[in-house]
Amino acid sequence: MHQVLEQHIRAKLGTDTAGLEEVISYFQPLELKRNDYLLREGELCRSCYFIVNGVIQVFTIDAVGNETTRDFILEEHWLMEINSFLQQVPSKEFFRAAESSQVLCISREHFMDLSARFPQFEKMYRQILELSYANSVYRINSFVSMDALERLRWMMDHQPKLFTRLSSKMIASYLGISPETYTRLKGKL
Amino acid sequence: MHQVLEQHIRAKLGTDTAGLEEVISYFQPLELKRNDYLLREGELCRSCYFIVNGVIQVFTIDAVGNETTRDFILEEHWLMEINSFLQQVPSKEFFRAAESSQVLCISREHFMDLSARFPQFEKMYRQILELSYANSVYRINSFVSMDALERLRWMMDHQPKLFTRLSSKMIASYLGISPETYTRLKGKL
DNA sequence: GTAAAATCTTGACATTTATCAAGAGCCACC
DNA sequence: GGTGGCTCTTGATAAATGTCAAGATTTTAC
Repeated sequence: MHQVLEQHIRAKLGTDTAGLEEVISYFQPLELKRNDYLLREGELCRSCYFIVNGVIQVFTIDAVGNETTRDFILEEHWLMEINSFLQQVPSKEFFRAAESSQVLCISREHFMDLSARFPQFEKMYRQILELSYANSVYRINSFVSMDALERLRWMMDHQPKLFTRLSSKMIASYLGISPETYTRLKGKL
Repeated sequence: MHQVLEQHIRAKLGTDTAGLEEVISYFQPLELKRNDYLLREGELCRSCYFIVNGVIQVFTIDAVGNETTRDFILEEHWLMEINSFLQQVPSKEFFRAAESSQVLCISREHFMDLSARFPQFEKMYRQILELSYANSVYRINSFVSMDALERLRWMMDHQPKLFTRLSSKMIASYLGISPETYTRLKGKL
């Protein structure tokens, strides 16, 4: 697992990777089965996660029990509940494996320590934030302005991999529609 | 104007503000009248903006001409079209003054240079990203899971200032609903 | 391998929201 | 201080989406 992370970091940072061995040594491997949770609403997000393989569903549950998916995090991507992680306030989100997944996790304490000690690690963190923020902006703009069918087409254009790996129910919850509406939209494509 | 920025940066970074004078010197003041544009769709976002006072509307226009507002940026907040700024690809968003506004702007080149030379400036940039990302996460979660009335209540709880400064039309475009629906929802509060 | 459980689909109907149209109020500009 | 153009509201209607229920299909668990 750690090799995948090393490759990933080298690809992001290029040649200047002093301290990479130490950085990587702080990441603990986790094996998740489908439906295992990494984080639940109300808990503190105490770790930052790197997905080696698998998919993690990031979702909330509202007052009447409906699940809404903010994002699916695929392999070679990073995951945290930013507000809970930074402020150490209770998480509003759940993180759950949508497939059996391998994950590397680093504690908040080690993460902060590495950020302070290795400028390259901080730079990588900044790149993760930039990417996550840019993706969020896309998601807001597409979601707010489009109707359900347009959102489905947007997802097919931008995230086609998800359709082969996730249940219809999960895709519907990502699109913000009921499973029934999703079934009907598929007929209109 | 520059004093406001200086105060803002000191509040964010604390005592370690070596180079602050030089950092601030790269910011150019801009005076905007209502409906002046800072950025239009298709242009490159060549600057990062700090709002000294006023409100900037961040919005997109879809194929049939509907405006959808992603965010309103108030005084003492930062603004950029992250994807266009970082990748130098055409912006998908418009930035337009919703009131007459005072803005400080720094070019991408100076911004990158300061980030590389002053760790504290990079740290502040990272904080801006963290905050922007965290806000986006909230917006996605609230928007995808809530109906229009719930979104209105959410906005009243989290952004009450906006109601006193913006037209109904703009608030409707932030909520992702038509002005008519917004009028009707107000009657249900 | 089979039973139980979950998911997916389809239909009927209810609710939410958009669209179109018209009139009232408000503001900007000359 | 009009006048023309916005914005805001209200009503009527249409379109989109949700909810509930039932049956078909697939997956899971033993």
